[in-house]
Amino acid sequence: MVIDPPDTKSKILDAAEELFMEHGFEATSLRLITTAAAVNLAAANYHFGSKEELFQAVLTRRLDPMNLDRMQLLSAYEAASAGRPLTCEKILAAMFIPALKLARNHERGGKNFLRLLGRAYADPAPFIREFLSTQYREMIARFRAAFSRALPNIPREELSWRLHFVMGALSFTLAGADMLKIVSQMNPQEATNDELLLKRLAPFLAAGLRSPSTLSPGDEDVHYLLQES
Amino acid sequence: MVIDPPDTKSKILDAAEELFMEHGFEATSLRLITTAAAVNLAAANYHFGSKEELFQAVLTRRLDPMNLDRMQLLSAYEAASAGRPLTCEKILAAMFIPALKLARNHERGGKNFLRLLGRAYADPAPFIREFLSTQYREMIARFRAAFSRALPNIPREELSWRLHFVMGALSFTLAGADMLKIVSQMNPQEATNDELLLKRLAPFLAAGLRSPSTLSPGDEDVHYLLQES
DNA sequence: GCTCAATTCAAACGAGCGTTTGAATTTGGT
DNA sequence: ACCAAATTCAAACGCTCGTTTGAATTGAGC
Repeated sequence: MVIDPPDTKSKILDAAEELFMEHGFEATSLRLITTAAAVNLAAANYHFGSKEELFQAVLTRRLDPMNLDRMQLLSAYEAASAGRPLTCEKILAAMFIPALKLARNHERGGKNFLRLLGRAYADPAPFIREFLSTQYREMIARFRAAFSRALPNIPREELSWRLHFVMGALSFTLAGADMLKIVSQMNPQEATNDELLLKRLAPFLAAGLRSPSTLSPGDEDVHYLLQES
Repeated sequence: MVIDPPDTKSKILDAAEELFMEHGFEATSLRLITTAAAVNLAAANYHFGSKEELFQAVLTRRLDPMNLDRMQLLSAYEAASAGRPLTCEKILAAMFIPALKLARNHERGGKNFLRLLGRAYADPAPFIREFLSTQYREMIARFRAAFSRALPNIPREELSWRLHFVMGALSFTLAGADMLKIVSQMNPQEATNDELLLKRLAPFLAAGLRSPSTLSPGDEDVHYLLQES
């Protein structure tokens, strides 16, 4: 079996993924990308149209399969549960395992891509925000419904917030390995172990998700956060 | 009482804060900033030296007082507790209240600044990462010690992770108001209410912080996250 | 082996960037 | 009123950017 040489399009995508991840969208030039990919500068615009479309192509290439994986895994868990609601841990596993597969299985760029994705969440560029919004809408809806069944006592509005916190902690964690240097003098071997990282994150988030709603009806004005002394 | 007109330096800082927040560091030009501030282009380099130093000045102006507030508030809580360890909620309050004060009290740019800060956490530029690292080191150390006393049963390594998750969820939440559009069709009036947002985030995080350590000694290989079906 | 479409290539375009310069102007101390 | 320092200003410098152009090269179908 011979492996045919990667075509120009793939070479550009691979180089762009790595460089976007390292420097961000604005700070990465097409000249840097095409030089790293060893292709002509004009090839980027020829194959992708523009820098923005190239960036979206980089995201789509891995994001679409990952979110499909997540929804299929969630469906599999639900089918196996015989109608009983899933545990939060199980739902979180359906979110995390496809991300881990992406981080470990892809021969090149897998882990880098998760960092790129996490950073894209915080990017203010409108075309990035709109792109992610449409890419994620369906998956988020499926998982919100699953969490809603798992946590029937949490009001749906509060559940939306908690799902937002989950997505935030997950993407921030995947994106911000460097942040660990700020928070702690972490064991560097452990800091780069994404599997162990998510094993610590999932129970943390599950406990938060299950915590009793502090703003349930008739309890509107608990002020424990802002009370003084 | 007359209010003297803002000097050039302040005008640049104000305009830079707003524009950096809206477009990010790379996508904001000095020409945009100085035009918005109605000052000469060269004034930015004259007063701040370079674009990077201007960005750091924008962050420092509000970050230093906020982190000082946080540490003083934590000290006040500890002094009032008569030696007993603080609750997680109390420690989180010491982190969140100064951020809320910043979001509400500053006549202009307060809320914008928190979004700018949250985005800076995810920025890959080395000069931003080093700057934040030194700005936060002392405050993080103080709060880690407080959490360590509040949660004596959590191994210190796991506590470092959980503190990382807390910082991540907080900064992501403050930065990503737009992200709510992805996660849910949120009540827009509520989505912009930072106080209510943090009232929901703090209990969520406190529950996660208190959850029993899943990787305590002798329990090294719980595989519930990655187990199949 | 010719054809025609797809692709690659070197070169250039116009624009915007951060920064520097040196003169003009303002400011504050004496 | 004068001088020296601080500040503002218009203009330019050198560079990099994303994109376009039009010719050269490739490769599959007939």
